[in-house]
Amino acid sequence: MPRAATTSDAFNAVAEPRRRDILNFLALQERSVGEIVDAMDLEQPSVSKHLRVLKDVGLVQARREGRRMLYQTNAVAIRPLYEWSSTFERFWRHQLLQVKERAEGKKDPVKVN
Amino acid sequence: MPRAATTSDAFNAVAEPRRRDILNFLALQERSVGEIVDAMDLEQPSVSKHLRVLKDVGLVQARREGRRMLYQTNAVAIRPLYEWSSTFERFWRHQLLQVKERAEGKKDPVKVN
DNA sequence: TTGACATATTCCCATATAGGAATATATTGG
DNA sequence: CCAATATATTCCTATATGGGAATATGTCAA
Repeated sequence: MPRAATTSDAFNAVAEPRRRDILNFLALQERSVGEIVDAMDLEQPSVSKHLRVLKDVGLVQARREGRRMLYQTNAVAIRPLYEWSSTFERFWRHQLLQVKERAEGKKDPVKVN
Repeated sequence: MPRAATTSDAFNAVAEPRRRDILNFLALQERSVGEIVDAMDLEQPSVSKHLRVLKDVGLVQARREGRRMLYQTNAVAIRPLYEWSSTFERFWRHQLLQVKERAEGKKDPVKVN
């Protein structure tokens, strides 16, 4: 079995860093493909292909305005990622607290090197 | 250029749902490979391979205890995902608010169907 | 209609998968 | 040392990829 398609869900779609860049860019403001091409350092066909993937999983919305297509990030579609990752928040809090306590020598006397 | 390796970063590593399941499972408690195999519905070699990927990107830590290997989620490594996704929080908040307002007919009178 | 502009799709290819099967490595008890 | 247990690795294959190049589609202005 090969890897799941990039279009299978948001997790797979955002694994590609360029697509995350595009989502960042399109969150602030609706943009045309040409503007995305200028902002990122990518060829137009590459941008169109990335947009296709993002659109397939609902991470962007598109609308036509004359000859141009305007894209915009659909932020709600990123929520599953946020939800999943935030379940680990209490664990890393705990972890970082332990590191801090160790650094302050709460339990063990500091081992000076 | 092919897709980036699953071991290239946390984003690529957690794109695979089984690996997310494993991380969930190992966040609560340190577990042996055998215990993971029993909990998930996967063959032992598959589990070992997933653990290899997770270890390569620092998402789990391993230690040996006798013949067994005990794995544990390294929650801090999930933070980049959380950080990135949370930058979109204000956008989806805004988005959901608009939906709510529209439903309540704040601006437009409700179109009754 | 035609030409220019904007975007999307197709074809190409090297590459990394995930799982299955088989096997290798490591550790312990006796 | 050997057998048993636990885990890791290797080999296999079908498949989806991302970028490059070329081309197709769509839309407007005149």
